[in-house]
Amino acid sequence: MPKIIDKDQKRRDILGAAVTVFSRKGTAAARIADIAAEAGIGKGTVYEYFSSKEEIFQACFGFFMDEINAVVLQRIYAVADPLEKFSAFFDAWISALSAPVMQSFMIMIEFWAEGIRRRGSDYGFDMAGMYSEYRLMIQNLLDDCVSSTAIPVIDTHSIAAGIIGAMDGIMLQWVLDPGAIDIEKALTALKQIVMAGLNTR
Amino acid sequence: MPKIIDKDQKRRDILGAAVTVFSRKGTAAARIADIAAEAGIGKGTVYEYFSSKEEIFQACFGFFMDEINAVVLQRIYAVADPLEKFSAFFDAWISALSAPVMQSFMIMIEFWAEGIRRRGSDYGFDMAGMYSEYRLMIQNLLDDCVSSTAIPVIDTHSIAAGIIGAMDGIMLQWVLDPGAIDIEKALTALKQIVMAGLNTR
DNA sequence: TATTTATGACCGACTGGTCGGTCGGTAAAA
DNA sequence: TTTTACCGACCGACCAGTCGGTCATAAATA
Repeated sequence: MPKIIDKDQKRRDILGAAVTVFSRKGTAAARIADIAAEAGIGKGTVYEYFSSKEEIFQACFGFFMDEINAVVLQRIYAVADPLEKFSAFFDAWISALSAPVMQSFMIMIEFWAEGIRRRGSDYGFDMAGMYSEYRLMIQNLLDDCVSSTAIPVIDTHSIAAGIIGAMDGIMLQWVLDPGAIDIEKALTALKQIVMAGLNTR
Repeated sequence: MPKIIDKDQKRRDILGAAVTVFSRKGTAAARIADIAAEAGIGKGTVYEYFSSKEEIFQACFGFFMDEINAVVLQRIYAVADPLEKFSAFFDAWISALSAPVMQSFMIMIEFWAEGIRRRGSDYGFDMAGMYSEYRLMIQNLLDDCVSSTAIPVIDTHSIAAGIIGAMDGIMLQWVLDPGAIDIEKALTALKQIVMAGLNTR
């Protein structure tokens, strides 16, 4: 086995393994030895790159979010028209469902749990902040649609929370019982409702 | 300290304490000693009523769901008209937000995590089944509305998943950052969208 | 080039602390 | 006196994190 030179790449490899293991077994039940095995390295080596399980978990947040954003958010930047941008947003999520990173969607539940448990305190990752940013992005998109069409003024902040919530909640039901939910159909129905609301005049 | 005679009541007391502790610290970090302290009894006594932490956790599911249903579902049975029933459903949830049981909403995250982790296998509680029932209830409500009005035929199963998902997702954002979400406003906005859709003709 | 030395990536046996579950005992009630 | 609700000291399995050591590669030396 040749030695690795690229420390950053190795760090990412470990984080990728950690996301997989945390997603599969949950943060508490995940063993450092599991992460090491998943990454194909020894347990001691994990501690050459991270100082604690906690640090690994916190780093997973940024790593996972970056991966999600890479397959979702980037697609909507190319579009200019607000309504089309909105449409692209849903399409991006729908087509991202088959991306490898979605196999680890369950780690979101761990982030929710830890994010809530430590809300308010300074902490290695900021779930509340991430959701705030996400809501704001959707809200701005909604505001753009409202001002560029004859849509009556609506509570765009609440609607933004509802849209994000619906996507989270639908995906939650999907991972809970993949056979009972046609995820593509469900997200498409959500898209149609929102788009229909935005096309009202 | 007089001895207690009502074993069922004591069991419920312990479960109530367990829900509180599981919700506050998470399943893994919750200690049996914490639950005992919360219930005001000794650790050994807990094992007179339950044989393991796992059994307590599984029993919490039914206990918590019964409490939620007591403050939510019962209110809509009194209403007959489909549209009004739907309205009552949202109102019931909104007014249930201040119920004591909602203080422990975070235990839902534990149920989601364990429910997903053990999906498919026989297990002490059935998250997927509960969501299926819940979706079916909403779907029937939607179907009633569709057939009793001039609403065009819609994908009521997907819509039902979306409504439940939106409520879960909005409440998740709320517990994650209570200051950023006006939960009553957000649920009211969701209600208005759904009701507006059902009043289309 | 061949050989020795230095570096640091890599590893897993070990340790110290933690906690689910047990069990022998106390005392209230019957 | 018997029964049983109640209890917390105790035990052993488990695991995060440590540490002494190995070995592939690079640098220095001959």
